[in-house]
Amino acid sequence: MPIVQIALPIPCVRTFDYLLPLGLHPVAGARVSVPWGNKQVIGIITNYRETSALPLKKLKPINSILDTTSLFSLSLWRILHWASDYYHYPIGEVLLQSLPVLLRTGKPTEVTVLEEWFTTDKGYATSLESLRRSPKQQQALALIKQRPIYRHQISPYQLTMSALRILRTKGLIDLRYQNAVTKDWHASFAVLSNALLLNTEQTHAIENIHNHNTQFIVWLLAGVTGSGKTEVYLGVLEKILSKGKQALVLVPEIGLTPQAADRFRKRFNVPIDVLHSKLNNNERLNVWLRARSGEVAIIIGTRSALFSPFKRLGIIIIDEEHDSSYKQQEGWCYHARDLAVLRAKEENIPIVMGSATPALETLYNVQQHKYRQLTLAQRAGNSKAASLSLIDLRGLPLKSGLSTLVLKSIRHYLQLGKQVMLFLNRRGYAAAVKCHKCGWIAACLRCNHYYTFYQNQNQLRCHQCNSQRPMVNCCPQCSSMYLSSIGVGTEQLENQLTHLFPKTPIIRIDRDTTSRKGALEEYLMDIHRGESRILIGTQMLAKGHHFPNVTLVVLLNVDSALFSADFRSAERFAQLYIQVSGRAGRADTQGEVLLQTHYPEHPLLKILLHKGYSAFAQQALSERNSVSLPPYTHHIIVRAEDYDNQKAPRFLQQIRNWLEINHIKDHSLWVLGPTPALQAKRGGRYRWQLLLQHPLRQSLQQLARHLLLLITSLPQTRKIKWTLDVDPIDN
DNA sequence: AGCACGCCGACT
DNA sequence: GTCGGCGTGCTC
Repeated sequence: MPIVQIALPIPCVRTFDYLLPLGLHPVAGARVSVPWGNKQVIGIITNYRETSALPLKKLKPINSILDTTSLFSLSLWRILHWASDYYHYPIGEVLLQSLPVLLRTGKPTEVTVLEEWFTTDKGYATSLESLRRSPKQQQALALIKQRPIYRHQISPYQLTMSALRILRTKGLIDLRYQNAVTKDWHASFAVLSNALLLNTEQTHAIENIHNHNTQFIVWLLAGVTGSGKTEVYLGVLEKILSKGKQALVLVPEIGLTPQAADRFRKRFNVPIDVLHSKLNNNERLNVWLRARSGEVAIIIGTRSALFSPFKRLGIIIIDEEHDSSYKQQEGWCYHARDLAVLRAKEENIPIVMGSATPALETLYNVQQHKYRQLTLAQRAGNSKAASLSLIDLRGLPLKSGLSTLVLKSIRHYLQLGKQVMLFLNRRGYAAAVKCHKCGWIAACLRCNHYYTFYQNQNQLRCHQCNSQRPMVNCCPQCSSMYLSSIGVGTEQLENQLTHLFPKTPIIRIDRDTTSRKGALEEYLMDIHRGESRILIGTQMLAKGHHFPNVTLVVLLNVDSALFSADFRSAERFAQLYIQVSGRAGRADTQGEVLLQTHYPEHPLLKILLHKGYSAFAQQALSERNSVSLPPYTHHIIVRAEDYDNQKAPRFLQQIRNWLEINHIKDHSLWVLGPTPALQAKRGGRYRWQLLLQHPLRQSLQQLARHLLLLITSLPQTRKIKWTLDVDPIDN
């Protein structure tokens, strides 16, 4: 009797054997519906064989096979199996998590009938001006007049069904259904707008990549801010698309995907889909299907877009490759950048990783000759690099965290009609509230985390669990009314600047002011129009935005980044600094960057400022080497959470004891912990971790496999929540 | 992960 | 006497 092995989405590494009823044709990679306990679940066929290790009468027959072909290309199949092994995550979970939710729940993959909205004759005859009172409809009609749009494009274009319905009842647009005949975009491929004039570095980069078009090579495109990396991407894409091959563009989790897509759409007349967290399940499935049929030419998406089933993938581009959002932080802790390299290898295609501030791991791989570096050192146009100065805060009086020197500069640039940008990595009014008399500090009991004070709402908020409560009037410990705040946040900065520059429009961009949908986009538009003159923001403001009129950039609290428990914080600070200083003085004027610090002599700060990022990176790498930190060694973290602050550390201690008994001879193994996690308490759970470090990846992997067996056999495991993080990025 | 089974305390 | 607490073990 034939047996099929099925991977099921349960936290169990094994696969399960089922009987194959006559007349069913198994294909590895197809979905099946199988009985599981007393219900039905969807699984994936991984294998087909004649015998089972279990007695036949213990096996149940599968219910049905949902697909006639595999849902996974050979390369994806191999990558996902590799990832399951490398990240020590169950194969069933990996396979199913890589699929759109609707496929996970059993929806058929038959290409659905496409809903297409198009403009009627009456619609063409109607002027947009006549819809001036209903902007949503106006926007929709304007778009659909240019080209018909499909259902899955509605939300990426920020249209609403209600607007479309009204336009339809007005007879201006209509809906038609099409059987999805795969449209051949290749035949009509055209470049719509001319490339900007390329400099020699850009041309050189494009040619290099182009000359090795059909083989696996990892390119690091190290381009200083403003050097025109996107132009290189476009140049490379043109050659790939003209051969009829598809492209995958990965971007970090920023609300900027539409803007990126626009730039690509303006250049090429090919179908381009975006894939990000705001899409609904139907839209996701549609993009998946269009990738598989070859109907879409380019997919621009975040982390999980990596698993799109391209029919003929020609290239992978990873923008801002150093960005930490490529690493999944929970459950299956994969790194999309690393898996993308693997995918390119399996597909035998080039992969281009772009960044102004490459990750140290990536630079290390260049040193090891695994990756090839292309450098764009020139800034496009004539823009000059910003000038920078450190402001030594020692002994200086501060107004809400601002030194008088900074205030003077702000005034100067405002008078010149420029925009000014201030970075402060802390939202809210004040970092904490304390009692001046007895020293009590307001803290969230759930998280053991200081409350941030919000003056505008007169509230205390916990940034870890998002809980909030009214501000207290007096100290609950000593009843003193003398409460004072510690640490300046963006809200306070805004208040202070409003007070100091009453006639200057100020805009604040952080998670609090941009939580409303579309708010960030509105604010960015506002900044571009030049209406706001002082821009205050957290890192959010730094990510990928270009503001040509910003001439002064101020980093207000540099010190918190220099003295952190995380060995990666200096790298992150350097990346932020380069990113924001690149924003200053884009166009014709030279920009200025000011950094406030109490430690102007800090060696990494000095090398970064005087010699630039790549010197900083070399220095940081050699420091990592001398103290045996990644990328010279490898890390795996076992994380555990409990509710009583006892079980998790005890569980980890047990693992440590086991390691000490069983791996005592391995002197290269370094075990640290159990230690409380960086966020020691979250949502009522105490979080602990155990760090394993080893110079040999192979040995560490072998050890992790043994560890997994131990963990699954320990009885305490059930009482806690645990995860294994391979190559963690936050220690 | 779910979901059963099973063995102990506080209730009508 | 039972209802339900969650500790343990299995799911092909």
